[in-house]
Amino acid sequence: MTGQLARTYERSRVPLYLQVASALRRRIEEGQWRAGQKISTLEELESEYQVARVTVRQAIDLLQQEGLVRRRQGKGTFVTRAVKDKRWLQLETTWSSLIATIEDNVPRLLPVKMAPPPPRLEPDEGAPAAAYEYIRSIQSRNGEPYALVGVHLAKAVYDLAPEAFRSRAALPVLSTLPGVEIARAHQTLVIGSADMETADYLKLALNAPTAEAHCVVTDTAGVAIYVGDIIYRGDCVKLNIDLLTNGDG
Amino acid sequence: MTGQLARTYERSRVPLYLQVASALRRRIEEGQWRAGQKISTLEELESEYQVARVTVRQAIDLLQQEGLVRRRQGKGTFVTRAVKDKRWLQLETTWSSLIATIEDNVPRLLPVKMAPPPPRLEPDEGAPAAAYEYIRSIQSRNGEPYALVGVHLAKAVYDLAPEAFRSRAALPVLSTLPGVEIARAHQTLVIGSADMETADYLKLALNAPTAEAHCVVTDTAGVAIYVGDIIYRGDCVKLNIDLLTNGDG
DNA sequence: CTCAATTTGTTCGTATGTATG
DNA sequence: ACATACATACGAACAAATTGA
Repeated sequence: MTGQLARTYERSRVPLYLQVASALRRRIEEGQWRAGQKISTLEELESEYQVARVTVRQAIDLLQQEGLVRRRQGKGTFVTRAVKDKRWLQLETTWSSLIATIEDNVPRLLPVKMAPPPPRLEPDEGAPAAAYEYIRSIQSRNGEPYALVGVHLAKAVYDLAPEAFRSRAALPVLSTLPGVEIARAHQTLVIGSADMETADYLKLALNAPTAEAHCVVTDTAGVAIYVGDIIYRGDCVKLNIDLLTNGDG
Repeated sequence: MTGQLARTYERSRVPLYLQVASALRRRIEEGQWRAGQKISTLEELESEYQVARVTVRQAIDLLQQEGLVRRRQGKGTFVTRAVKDKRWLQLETTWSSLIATIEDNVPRLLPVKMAPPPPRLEPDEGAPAAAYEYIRSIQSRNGEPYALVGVHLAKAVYDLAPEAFRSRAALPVLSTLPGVEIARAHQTLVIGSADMETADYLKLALNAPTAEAHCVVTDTAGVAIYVGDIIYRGDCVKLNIDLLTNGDG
């Protein structure tokens, strides 16, 4: 344990064989070894990662359990299948496309047990409304949960169509509600990690990476009528950003 | 090991006390417990995470080593210092703001040892140029590296100003180069994890979360003259997205 | 067919780390 | 603090399958 991995290992303390497994998995996902191809031999991997033979084997064991590789005595270890792209969840960056994507979502409502937390509002994000209604829900696709949603809706707005807000995604409802004038919609996104509750709902490991979206919609009076905090599984989100089209810098 | 955590624990295989430590660290970073405040008692944490007392202590040991908390026998465990907000790296979503931010960056060039990988180009991202020049570099701030950059520049474009491309960030150079007409600039962003090389350069733990940006610039002929893959530390990036301003959905 | 080289499979002993009650 | 059980990691040696000379 004195190789290149030693320092990184000390930084993370995660079991070595798991680290090696992730590194190998990544190399397969990246296409360095494609389906049907033979990966490096145990000996090569030993010396490359500077770990014991058994440790490499333990790592490859995991990949084999995942069905990613197949070992053949005397021949080598082979990639069995290409890894499918799991980044199917397109996070939208414009209002209309966002609305369009979540238009037909049917969230599963979660009971709000405790007193709901007050909406997280930065000074520049708008003035808080007098009162908020708090809704929590889970978004799923093909039965697989992918996002945990906590939404604060200005009470006045919520009362305009409570049933709609409880059965559909909030933003599409908001955008079509007569009498509600939206002035600004803003979103910030950071990378986070799953706490225990999130891990439980999204079927993730504790501390698995997540994408945390914070979305604020203000009306023409500058009041934040919608404050949403959405935690996505990190392994399935993808962001498309058009920086420039048809113009010049 | 039969509590609420049992399943999540099995999902990750990372040592329990590390998972608990990360969870606690997160709660401090989030401001649930602020500097000087007392965190939950061992008993509370035991039952909350459903782990043995010693395991919680082991987790808190780590935080104490990091200087994040201080234990006092008979009194409790206290947060010693506030955690600084590390989300200072604003990932830009428009061409002009992007250029402006990285305008003055001075990248540290990395030697390109191996034959450079061909640029990753999806069919819809543009036609590949005849030849590319490959440049790798590290972006730092206050001496702290935060991004690992691999850029493919069309040879014809690179040859227009090789010194500039080797001493400054590529995009600002590109945007001011006479004779180069930019038609489209597009970026995708996914959450990834640090491989060994990345971890080494960015001083991260192996498999620590990262933000992987893939940026393609095409000229008016539809040729991809710039293909950049940028890996950011996941813990310091933040994305600001204006979904809507001053209009209606 | 045999032989050697290659490559994965198996086992042992030891040390240390993790987690429980 | 202790006793216990199991997981992780090492190095080394040997076994078994595959291949090509």
